[in-house]
Amino acid sequence: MKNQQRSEETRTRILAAALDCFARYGYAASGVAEICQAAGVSKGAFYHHFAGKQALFQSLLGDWLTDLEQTLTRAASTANSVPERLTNMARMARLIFHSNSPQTSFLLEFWSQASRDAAVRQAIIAPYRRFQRYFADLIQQGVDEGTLQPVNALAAAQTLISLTSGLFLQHLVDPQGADWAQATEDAIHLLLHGLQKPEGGAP
Amino acid sequence: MKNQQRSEETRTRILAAALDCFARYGYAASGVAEICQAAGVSKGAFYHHFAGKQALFQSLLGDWLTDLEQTLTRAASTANSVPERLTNMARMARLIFHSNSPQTSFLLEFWSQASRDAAVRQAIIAPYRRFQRYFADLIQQGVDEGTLQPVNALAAAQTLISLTSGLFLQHLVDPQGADWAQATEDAIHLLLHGLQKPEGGAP
DNA sequence: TTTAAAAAACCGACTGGTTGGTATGTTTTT
DNA sequence: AAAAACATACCAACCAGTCGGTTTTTTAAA
Repeated sequence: MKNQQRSEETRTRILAAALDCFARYGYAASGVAEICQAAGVSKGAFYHHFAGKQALFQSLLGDWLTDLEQTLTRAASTANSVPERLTNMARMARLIFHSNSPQTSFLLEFWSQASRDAAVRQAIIAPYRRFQRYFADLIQQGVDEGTLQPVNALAAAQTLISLTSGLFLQHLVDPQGADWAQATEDAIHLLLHGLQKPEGGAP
Repeated sequence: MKNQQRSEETRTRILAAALDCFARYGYAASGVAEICQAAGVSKGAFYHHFAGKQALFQSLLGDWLTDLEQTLTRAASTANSVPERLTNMARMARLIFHSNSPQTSFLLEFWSQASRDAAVRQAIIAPYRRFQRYFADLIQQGVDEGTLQPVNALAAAQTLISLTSGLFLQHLVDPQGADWAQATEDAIHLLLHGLQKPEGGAP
C-alpha cells in the first residue's frame, strides 16, 4: 500500500475510535491507550499523527463542524419562499438526530471545554457566527420578499439557532425522552406562526 | 461553636469551593485535594461529609435545581394575562444570567455527565418534567383565556424550554458574545408574535 | 457542676492504580 | 540510504479514596 494511503487510513481509524470512546465514556475517561486499542494502532502511531489528546479532540470538532455546515447549506438550497426553506431544514432535523445519534453526544464535551478553553471556544464560535450570518441573510431575504414580518434579522437568527441548539441539547441528554425530530418541526412551526393570538384584525 | 453549626458550615464551604473549582477547571480537572484546599478543610472532613466526588457533584446539582425552580415559580406569580407572565419571566433572565454567571458554567458538566450517567440524567429529567408540566399548564391557561393560539400546550412548553436552554447554553459557552439577557427577551417576544407574516386577513 | 466516656467532626500521611506522554527500536515506503 | 510510519516498554505525575490517629462536642452519670 502507498504510504500516504496507509497513513491517512490510520489517522481516520484513530479519529473514529476516539469519537466512539469520547461519546461512550467522555473525554476525561477515555484514555489514549484505550483509544489506540479500539483503533487497532499503537501509541507510537497515535503520537505520530496527533500532538496530543487535546489536539485529537479539536481535530474531531473541526471535522464535525464542517460536516454540519455542508449538510445545512445543502438543505437550504431546495425551496422557493423563505418559510418553506426553514420548514425544509426543520424536517432535516430527523436526519441529523437519527443518523449518528450516539456519536454526537461528544458535542457536550465540546461545549463544556469551550467554556474554559479559549482555543476550543474560538473553534466553536467561528462557525457559529457563520451560521448566524447565514440565517440572518435568509431571514432578511424573507422580510424583503414579504413572507416574513419586519423583524430584526440578526436577533431572529440568534433565536433560531438557540432554539435548535436547545433541542439538540435535550436530545443529547435524554434521547428517549421525546421525539426530538418531531419536536424540532413543531418548534420551528410555532416560531414561524407565533404563539400569541393577534388582538386586532389585519388590514 | 455548636457541633451542628460547625458541621454545616464546613459542608457549605466544601460545596462553595467545589462549585468554584468545577466552574473554573471542570469536573475531571478538579481534584478532591484541590477542592479541600480551596475550602480550607482536610480530606478527612471532605469524606466525612460526602460519599465521594460524584456525590458532591450531585449534591451541587440538586441545590442549583431547587434554587432555579423557586426563582422561576416566584417570577410567574405576578402578572395578569399569560403573555404578560411569560414576558415577565423573560425579563427575569437578566437576573439569572448576571447573578452568578461564572458559577453556572458547571452546568455544562451536568449535561455532559447526564448523557452517560443514569443517576445524573434522572436528577436532571425529573425537574425538567416539572418545568414542562408547569409551562404546559400556563400555556393551556392562556389558550383557555383566549390570549394564546389554540396550540398543543405540551409541545409549546417544550419549545419554550428548548429555546431558553439553548440561550443559556450559548451564554455559558460565550458569555461575551452577545447580550444574552436581551436576546432572551427578544426570543420570547418573537415566539409570542410569530415570525411569518399571515397570508390572509383576520376575520 | 464536674467529669468521664462516647460520638461526631476533623486531620493528613499514605497507597494502589491509572494515565498522558516519551524514548528507543523496528518496519515500511520513498 | 533516508525518511516516514509504526511498535513497545517505560516513567513520572497525579488522584480518588483509605486509615489510624487527634480534636471538639455531646451525653450522661457522679
